[in-house]
Amino acid sequence: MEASDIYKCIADPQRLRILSLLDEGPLCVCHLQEILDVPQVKMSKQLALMKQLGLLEAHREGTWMIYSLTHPVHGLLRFNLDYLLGANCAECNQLQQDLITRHKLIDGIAQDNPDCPEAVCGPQKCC
Amino acid sequence: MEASDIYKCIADPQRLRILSLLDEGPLCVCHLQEILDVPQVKMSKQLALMKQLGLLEAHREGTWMIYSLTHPVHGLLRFNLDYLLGANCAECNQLQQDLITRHKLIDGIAQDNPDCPEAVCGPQKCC
DNA sequence: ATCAAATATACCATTGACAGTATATACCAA
DNA sequence: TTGGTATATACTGTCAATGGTATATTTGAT
Repeated sequence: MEASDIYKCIADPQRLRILSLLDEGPLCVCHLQEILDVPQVKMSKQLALMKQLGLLEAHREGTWMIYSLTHPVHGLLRFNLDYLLGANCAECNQLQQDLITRHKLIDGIAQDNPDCPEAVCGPQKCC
Repeated sequence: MEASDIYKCIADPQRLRILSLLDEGPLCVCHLQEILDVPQVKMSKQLALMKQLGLLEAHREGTWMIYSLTHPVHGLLRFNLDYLLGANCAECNQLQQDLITRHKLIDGIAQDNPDCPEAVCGPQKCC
């Protein structure tokens, strides 16, 4: 994969947010949708694109598709994700905010919902 | 300037090469054209775009326009230029190659041409 | 077998980036 | 002031990315 492929990918703020979120751990599509507040079609297409590129992997768990970063994470991507989390600009702040939202969301749902895929929420279950 | 602006910019291999070349020092348009082997119009438009964005500055010296990186160089750009120069992929190798071509070109012309702008070639003159 | 939930795909319209041609501008030299 | 060189801009056509609507697929539950 060439550098320009990575850059084209993260040049889209929404895709960047997805990658940053998945860098914390796997998530199912519905969670990503909820955090980014985008229509299902759009999310699905962005994910497909990045999976195509080899940046993401997915596995099914029941009706959920769980997406995660392909490991090892491509050096250039790793490098930029780390940089942006520590930087200060509107988009960077959004990434930090997203991680908070992510934790709240998962913790919140963990209580009510006994059939969450373990890959997302760990042993405590969530979705 | 947002991260996505930088990424959109360097997602184009030709623009990335220009930025990397200018990171070594100012160059006039004709030199950039020669190193990248692109038509004048295209070069001019790429430069205008990046100047617009604030990544580049230009000043005139006779008939030449001398382009340089805006200082201080944007952190995210600095970060990626440094990374790519040390990395190993087709595009990264091209950047390294370009720097060699750049030195050869400037040294080569330095002898024949007494009216080169100093900003490009230093006291020894070149273009 | 049917239904509902989660997700993906097909299709279409719109937009925006980009390349090429031609033309304009700025400067210098004779 | 004429001509040449270096560079920029205007204009136009083309193609790729993107968004939206509708529909399909997969799976689990009843």
